Amino acid sequence: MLDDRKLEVLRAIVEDYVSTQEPVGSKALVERHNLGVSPATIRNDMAALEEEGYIAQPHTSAGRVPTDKGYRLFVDRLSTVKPLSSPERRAIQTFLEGAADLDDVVLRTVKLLAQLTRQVAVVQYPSLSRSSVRHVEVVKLAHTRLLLVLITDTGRVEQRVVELPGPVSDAAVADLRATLNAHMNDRPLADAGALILALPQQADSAEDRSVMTAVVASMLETLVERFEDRIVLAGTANLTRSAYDFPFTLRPVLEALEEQVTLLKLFGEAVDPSRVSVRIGEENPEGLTTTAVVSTAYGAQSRPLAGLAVLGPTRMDYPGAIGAVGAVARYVGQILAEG
Amino acid sequence: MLDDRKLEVLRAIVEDYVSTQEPVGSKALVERHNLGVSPATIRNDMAALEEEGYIAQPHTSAGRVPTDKGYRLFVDRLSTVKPLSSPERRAIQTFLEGAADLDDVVLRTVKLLAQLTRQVAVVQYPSLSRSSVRHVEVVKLAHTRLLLVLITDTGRVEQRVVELPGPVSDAAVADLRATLNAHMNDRPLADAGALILALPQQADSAEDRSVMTAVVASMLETLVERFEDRIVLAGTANLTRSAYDFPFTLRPVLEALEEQVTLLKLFGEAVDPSRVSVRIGEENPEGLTTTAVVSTAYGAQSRPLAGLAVLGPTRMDYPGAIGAVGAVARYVGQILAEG
DNA sequence: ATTGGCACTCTGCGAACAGGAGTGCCAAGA
DNA sequence: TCTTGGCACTCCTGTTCGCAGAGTGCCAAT
Repeated sequence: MLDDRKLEVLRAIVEDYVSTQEPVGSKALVERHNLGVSPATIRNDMAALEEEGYIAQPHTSAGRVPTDKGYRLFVDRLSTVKPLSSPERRAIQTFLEGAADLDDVVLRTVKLLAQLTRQVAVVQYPSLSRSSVRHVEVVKLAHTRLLLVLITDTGRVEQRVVELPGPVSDAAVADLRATLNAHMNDRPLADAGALILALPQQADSAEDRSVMTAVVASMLETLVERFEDRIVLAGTANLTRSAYDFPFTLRPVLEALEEQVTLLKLFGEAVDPSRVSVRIGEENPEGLTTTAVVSTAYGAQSRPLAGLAVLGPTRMDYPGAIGAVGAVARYVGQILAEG
Repeated sequence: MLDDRKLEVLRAIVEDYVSTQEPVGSKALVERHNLGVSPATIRNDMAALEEEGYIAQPHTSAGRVPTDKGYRLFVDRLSTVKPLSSPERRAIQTFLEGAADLDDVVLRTVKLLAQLTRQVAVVQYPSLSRSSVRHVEVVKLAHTRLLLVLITDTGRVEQRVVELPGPVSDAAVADLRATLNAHMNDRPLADAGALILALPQQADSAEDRSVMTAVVASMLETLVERFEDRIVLAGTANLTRSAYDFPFTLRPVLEALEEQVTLLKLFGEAVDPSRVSVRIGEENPEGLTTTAVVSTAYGAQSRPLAGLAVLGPTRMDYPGAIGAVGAVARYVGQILAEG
């Protein structure tokens, strides 16, 4: 049904449309790509492609525009990832290496992505539940108030003030701190709650201990849950570049970008750092159905840390975006592994 | 030059234009407000107002539109703050009181403001330098690595890992912790660096001590500096509502909203919680010259903590925005004072 | 299967035009 | 001196028309 030339035509249409942002006709197509056939032939091919739902015309006698299905085929079978230029690579590396700490790494990453792709970039903080514990600190602030500080192997530091139901002794706190560190080092944080509750209770201060461990366990869990979804955005101004059909399409996108819940869905499938996932149009959650999302995970292959994505109109430079997302994810993973 | 009726006319023009978003003419004006005179009279007044630069016509024989100068006069002399309805007040209070911690308070505040005013809301975290120290914790993570945790009276908790040039003893760390807490409690954080450096050196572990205090002091300072400017946004989607002249005006605004530096300027003058500042059009920093910013500080009168603002088109409901900004600032100040 | 030719359709643009809104000015009245 | 009705004028807005251009679909020829 779809011979090689038809696929070639589809590819040409996608490429031209992405670069010109205007419906592309048969004549322009043969001029810009040397397809070796006449416009009439191309027209036949285009009719077939339209029949199959890969392209559409905005109105009779305009050129053709790719459909979501067309982009999908293009991404899956007709395009090759566009590798970054080596100056670009160098720039990325030096830029990211200049980061002072985790906040800075994430901030630089998201700005970098937005600039490279000229789209909206979204980066998720390294997930707490997929990190493991490097150090736990328990500090007694007042008789019934503890400060809990958690440091992960990815460099995240989170803290929380804990109110206890009753007063505890200094000794009990010191004891708890020692036990926690002894048992939790290098354990994944996702298991933290269960792990703590299973800690052996000591006879001498059983009362204090049981209360404290219960409270601490629950706080750890809410901590992980609350900060699981930290997300940073950059490049929203780029949305105005594909602006000719705004503001009707812009509004829901801006709304979606403010909803943590929606943003988190962007990373839903992207759990494999070696694969870049592309979601196009209707494949996206509500509010983002006119956009395309190119996402992946970063971190070690065996232990992905979080997601990272680029969001733009479906009329997007997919090979470029996929290349940029992949490269940036690799570099960030590397930096975090070192730091 | 400007008698009472002319001022009244200006006020009517501003109000009508804000609600209809269309240039307002003399006839419509006498119909909607009972001014007790004929359209012709109003026309004379309008001519005078235009002469003085308070209003302008987009083109001959369209209605009039307020200029920046007109809005300025309106805000300064012609409007009274629109107090929130008592259900609104109750809603604000219960909503903010439900907040779990500082992050939550700030997040809820910004969303609330955006929703109340239907504009973009901007809230700054309580400034570290204007807060004072409630507790400092120093934890030894490794031989040459300390964790520094800072808790302020506004509930902010910040931390930082410090690399030391050489190893220190447990005793020296404990000693440092005790001294810091003894000397810094309730002192403003802005003075922290200087204060630490001025701490008396003890003879027994002079070596350790001098190194550590120097490092800790510098870390504290960078900590304060780095987090001074934490800012949260909400309601960017509201920008699309004033969309008829987009995307040309939208672009620079979105760009400005991503620049911390620009955002911080919004709070430049707003250091007095009892006053709400309004900046209109050209009075704003670059990129925001087509917008109006209504801002104030929150916190106690004697000790403002940070800024809070609403940003929208100059064609904005100023009385409503001023009322909302003032009320929200009051409630947030209250909540933080309690917590 | 490919191609050139051709008629057809639709958009985009500019001109021409009518309707309407709003103004400025003026002369008369309070 | 202030207010008012009347009136001519300007300019926007929407509509219609015609035309050029782009692009298509179909068909007959290769």
